[in-house]
Amino acid sequence: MTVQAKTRLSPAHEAQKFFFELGMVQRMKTGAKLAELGLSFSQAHALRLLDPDEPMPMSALAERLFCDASNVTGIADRLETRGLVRRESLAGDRRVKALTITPSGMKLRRQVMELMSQPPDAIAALSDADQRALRDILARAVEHLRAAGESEQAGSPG
Amino acid sequence: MTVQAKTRLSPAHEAQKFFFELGMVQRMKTGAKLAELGLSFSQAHALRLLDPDEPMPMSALAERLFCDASNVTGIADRLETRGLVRRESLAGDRRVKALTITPSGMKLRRQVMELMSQPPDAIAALSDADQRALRDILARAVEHLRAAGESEQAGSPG
DNA sequence: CCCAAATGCTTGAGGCTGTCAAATAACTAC
DNA sequence: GTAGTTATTTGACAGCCTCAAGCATTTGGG
Repeated sequence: MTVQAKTRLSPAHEAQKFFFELGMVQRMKTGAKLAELGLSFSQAHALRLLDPDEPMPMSALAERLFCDASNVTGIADRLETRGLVRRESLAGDRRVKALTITPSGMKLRRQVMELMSQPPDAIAALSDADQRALRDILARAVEHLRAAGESEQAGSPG
Repeated sequence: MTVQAKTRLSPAHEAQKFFFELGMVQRMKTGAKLAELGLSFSQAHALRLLDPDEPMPMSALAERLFCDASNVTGIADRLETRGLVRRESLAGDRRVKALTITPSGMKLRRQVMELMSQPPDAIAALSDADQRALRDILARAVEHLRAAGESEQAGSPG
C-alpha cells in the first residue's frame, strides 16, 4: 500500500517510455523533411556516414548501417543514380568498391546534417538547465554503450 | 575566441546527437528480439496500441501509427492470419472494422510490452539520480510535445 | 605456378513497410 | 432516393531488408 500506486513504473522504465515517444515523433518529422529532399531515412543516414575526405568501402558502410552488404548495393545504386555518390574500385584491391561523395552529394549532405542534427522542438523548448542536464546524462549513457560494445568485442559476448 | 572550441555544439544539439545514437541502437536490439517473436516493428507497435478491453477501428489505429489507412489493412492481415487479432464489424456502423485481440494475441502482446518497455542497458546502467533526472526532463519534453500537438489541432496549423 | 579457400560486391527471390489512386460498401443528408 | 461522404480494400509501385547463390579478385598451400 505505498503511495505510488498510480505510477508503478521505475524511473528507467518511465524514461524509456518518454524516450520512445519522443523518438517516434522525431522520426516522423525528420522523415517528412528528408522526403522533401527526395531521400529516405536510410539514404540520408548513409550520406551522413560518408566522410567527404575519405572514400568508404561498401562493406564498411554496411557495418555502420547495421545491415547486410547486399542492402548497401541498392542504397548505393539509388544514390549513384542521382549523382550524389560514385563507386571507385580501390587501387590495392579491385574487389572492394569505395563510395565517394560527389560535389552535388556534398551539397545535399550538408542539408541532411543540418536537418538531422537539429534537436526536436520538444527538446529545444526545455530550459537551458534541462538541456545541459539532458546532454550530460545522455553522454554518460552513450559512454555505457561504448563500454558495453568494447567488452563485447573482446571478452565474453554473453 | 571562447574556451569551448572543442565542443562548438549547443547542449540541445549534443543531446540530440546522443539521443539519436541511443535510439538507433535500441531500435536494432528490440528489432532483433521482436524478430524472434516473429513480429516486425510495426506489427509489434500495432499490437501494443490495441487496448485488450476496447476494439479499435482500423482508421484509429492508422492515426496512432502515423500511417495511411491502406497500410493498416496489410498489418491487420498479417496479425489476423496468425490469429493474434480479429476484425469485427461495428454494430452501429458496418463500414468500420474494429480490431480485437484474441487470447493468443494477448499472450504475445504481454511479451511485446515487457520487451519494448524495458529500458536499454545504457539507461539501466545510469545512477538512480540520473535515471530520475532523465525521466523528469523527458517528461517535461513530452509535455511540450503534447502542448504543441494541441495548439496545432486548434489554432493556426503553421 | 595452380588450384582451393576466402573476401567483396552483386543478383534474384521473397517478405515487410509505406504511398497513392481507384474501387467498393455503407452511411448521411438533402 | 440520389448524391456525397466515409471506412476499408485493392493494385501498382518503390524502398528496405534478409538470405542464398553467383562472380570477380585476392590469398595461401602444395
